[in-house]
Amino acid sequence: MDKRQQLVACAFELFYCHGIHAVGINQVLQEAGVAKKTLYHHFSSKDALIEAVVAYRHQEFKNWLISRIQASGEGLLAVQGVFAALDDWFHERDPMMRPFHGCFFIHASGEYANPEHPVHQRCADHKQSIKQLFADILDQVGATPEQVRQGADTLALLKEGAIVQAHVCGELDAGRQAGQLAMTYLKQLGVQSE
Amino acid sequence: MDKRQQLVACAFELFYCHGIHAVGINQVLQEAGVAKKTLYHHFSSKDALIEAVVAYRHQEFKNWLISRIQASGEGLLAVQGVFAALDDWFHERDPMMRPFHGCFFIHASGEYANPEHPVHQRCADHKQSIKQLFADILDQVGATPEQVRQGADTLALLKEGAIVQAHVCGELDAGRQAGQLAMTYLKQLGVQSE
DNA sequence: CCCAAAGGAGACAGATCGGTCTACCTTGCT
DNA sequence: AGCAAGGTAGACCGATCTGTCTCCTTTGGG
Repeated sequence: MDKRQQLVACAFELFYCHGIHAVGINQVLQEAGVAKKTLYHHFSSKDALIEAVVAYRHQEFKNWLISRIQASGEGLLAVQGVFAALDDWFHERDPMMRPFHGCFFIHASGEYANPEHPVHQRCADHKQSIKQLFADILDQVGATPEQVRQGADTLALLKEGAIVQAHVCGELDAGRQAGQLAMTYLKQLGVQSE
Repeated sequence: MDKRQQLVACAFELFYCHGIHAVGINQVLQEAGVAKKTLYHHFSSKDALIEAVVAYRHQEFKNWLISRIQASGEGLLAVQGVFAALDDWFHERDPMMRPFHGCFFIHASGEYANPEHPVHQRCADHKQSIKQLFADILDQVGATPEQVRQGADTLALLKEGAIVQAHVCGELDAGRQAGQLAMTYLKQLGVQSE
């Protein structure tokens, strides 16, 4: 078994549930069943572990969303697929993404509020990367560059809003709500659905 | 000068910039220029201070938004006023709300991800309270109860999305974007302007 | 005038933090 | 067989954390 991967996955679980600063190294070690020396063999410091955790979650989340998009059909069905995926995430219906405690990157950006901090920047990179997925979808259905730009911005905004509403207020149906808003918006923007 | 208020205001600044768990009591004391005994005279523990900080920011933010709403005119102009206020907040143009580092309650909910934690619940209460302001606006322009419910939910979602986009990704124009989405949505919902 | 309340400065305790270290064990390659 | 790499268990270090404590000063009402 890969101890490094084990450490990262376990650290993510704890950071995600309790926050990054609230979780100590020893807690991670105990939960992962790994010796301290092993951790410091793979990572130079706690900060290095944190960066690895952010990168790990980025890949995990992005891959999950891509697979959900690909499973949802052609054209604007992909957009509906995105928000259906959010809906499953919030309701913890997708075993790949359990449990739901909000967006790890929003939380991390809160703990590293300075935009110049490396962790904050990685979080921004993640959001940008997800927004690019939205742009790709819109591009693929023949939207103009301007429609792609505005549409991706809007879908991203709706997604973030839904995540916050679901986590902070417990409004688990925010995913469906955002999905309806998204479809209405795209129709009004003039993007052709198939 | 009221030492208690001074402590709370100063703790908020630090918590808002660096996160709650990352800021120690001694840091708050030094910044506020207050002795440790004074802090523990007013608060039984750090947790009690945190709760006071959350309550303080709730009042501050709510009062600010109400004043901005009242200054923006009648009817749906109030909705435009809300998103203009967000726009000013993000761009740090309103001296009352400087600096901008995202939403304190979203950050706090991230550090206390368990929805049953008192801090998390206070954050949910805050969001609910702000949503009620939206509902009041819609009610005042003669929207039906169903329109009020859906409309307030949607405005809240757009607001949260804009805050996250502005803070995490640095998209400071997300407030204006969300405002345009809001006006389009309300028109499409059938809420009469004026 | 007097005394209690509020505050200042800071030592102190006990716990926990991140990080280093020693000593020993397993594994796989040559 | 032998040896290096990666791992375990946990003592240990200095720093920092929350919270308590003592001693002293200021202040304001009766």
